[in-house]
Amino acid sequence: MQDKLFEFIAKYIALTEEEKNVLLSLDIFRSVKKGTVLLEVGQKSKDSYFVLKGCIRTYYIIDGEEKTTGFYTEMEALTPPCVVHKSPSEYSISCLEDTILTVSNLDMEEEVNSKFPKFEIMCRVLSEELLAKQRIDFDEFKTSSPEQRYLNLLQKRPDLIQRVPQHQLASYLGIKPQSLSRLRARIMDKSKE
Amino acid sequence: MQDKLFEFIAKYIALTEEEKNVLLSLDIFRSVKKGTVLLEVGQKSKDSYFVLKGCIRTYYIIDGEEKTTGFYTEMEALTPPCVVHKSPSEYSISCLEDTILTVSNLDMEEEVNSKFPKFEIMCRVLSEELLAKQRIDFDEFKTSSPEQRYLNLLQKRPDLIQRVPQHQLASYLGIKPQSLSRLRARIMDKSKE
DNA sequence: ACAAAACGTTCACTTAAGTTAAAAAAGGAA
DNA sequence: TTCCTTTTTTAACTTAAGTGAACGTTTTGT
Repeated sequence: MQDKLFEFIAKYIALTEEEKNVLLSLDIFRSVKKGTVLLEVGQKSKDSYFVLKGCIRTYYIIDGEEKTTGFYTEMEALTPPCVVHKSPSEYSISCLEDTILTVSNLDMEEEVNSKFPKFEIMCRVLSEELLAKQRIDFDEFKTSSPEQRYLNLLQKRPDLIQRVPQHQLASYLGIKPQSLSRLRARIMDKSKE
Repeated sequence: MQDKLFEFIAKYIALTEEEKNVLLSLDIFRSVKKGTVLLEVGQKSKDSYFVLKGCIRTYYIIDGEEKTTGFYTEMEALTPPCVVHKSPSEYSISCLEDTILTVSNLDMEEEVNSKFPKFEIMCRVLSEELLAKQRIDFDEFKTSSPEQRYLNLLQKRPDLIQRVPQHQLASYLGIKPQSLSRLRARIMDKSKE
């Protein structure tokens, strides 16, 4: 499972065995049960996550309702905004499935970054990539209808539609569960004709 | 005007006079007329922008229609996704007003970053901040209605509503110009009662 | 295994956005 | 200024999402 992390890092920088050992010595691997809450609204936290296996989701509580806005699955990284802004979290994070992930602390990261400039570079490149990717996602969201967004998701992340409850998918698509249900029925009808 | 750039940088790192001079020697300041197209759909580019005065916008052409997805004003930075992905641009960028900005090249940035590790750190921190901010923006967009989004914009960026044409604001809010017009009338009615 | 809770779908109804078209208003060029 | 173009608003109509409620199904905890 550790190899998955190194495989990910290898896309950005080359690590020596020694450097790998430094990382391993930090003891960042965690195995968490489905339903575990990793971060709660209002909490302060310095932890970032990298999912090795399973799925975690970010969600807000608005008018007493959960609004899921993000899913992170295999080989995806998440640094919550509250870590960057050093402020109480606006959302919660919980595990949708039994999940294996790394949990790394901000202080720990800064130490590694200053010790190994390579890491600093990797972090910059990674954030730039994520920023660009998220920009495109946001733009696609803005310029399309709920139905197009669903069809788009079906193309890009078909796994999500299988592994995620419909009502969570709905808020991820910016609509109500009933609308998603109706929209799916509508698509079925169309493809039948 | 150069001081505005240094003022921005000072929020992240401390620059010596010598370092400032290195930056100035790169000749990155540009003054561009309203309407100028900085980047065209399909083009490859390595340029990033930092707006000192004025406003630029990013827009897609979908079914022959312009869809504006972003506005960048004073003290805001933009690195187009195409620069990060080294691929043809999916959107165009043009100047909404006469604008003064810096234009910096990717190669130039990498050279500065490797020469001054400080810059590397600034770039990392800046991308992380922008990523977190954009994440929050995206989540707010997903979890609110067009009307709420408009009212939200009125709070957060009242200047945009003044300086930007309505039909461009509409696509920025994910709706049609007619809907924005109607929505505004609706809000007026409500506040009159 | 059972009861309770959560989930997904359907329905009728309401509300708001999309569409098409036309008119009014604003802006720019000669 | 006048003319032309672009932008904004208004209106009537269509389509789809929001809402509240019911109902069957699945999941969960005991």
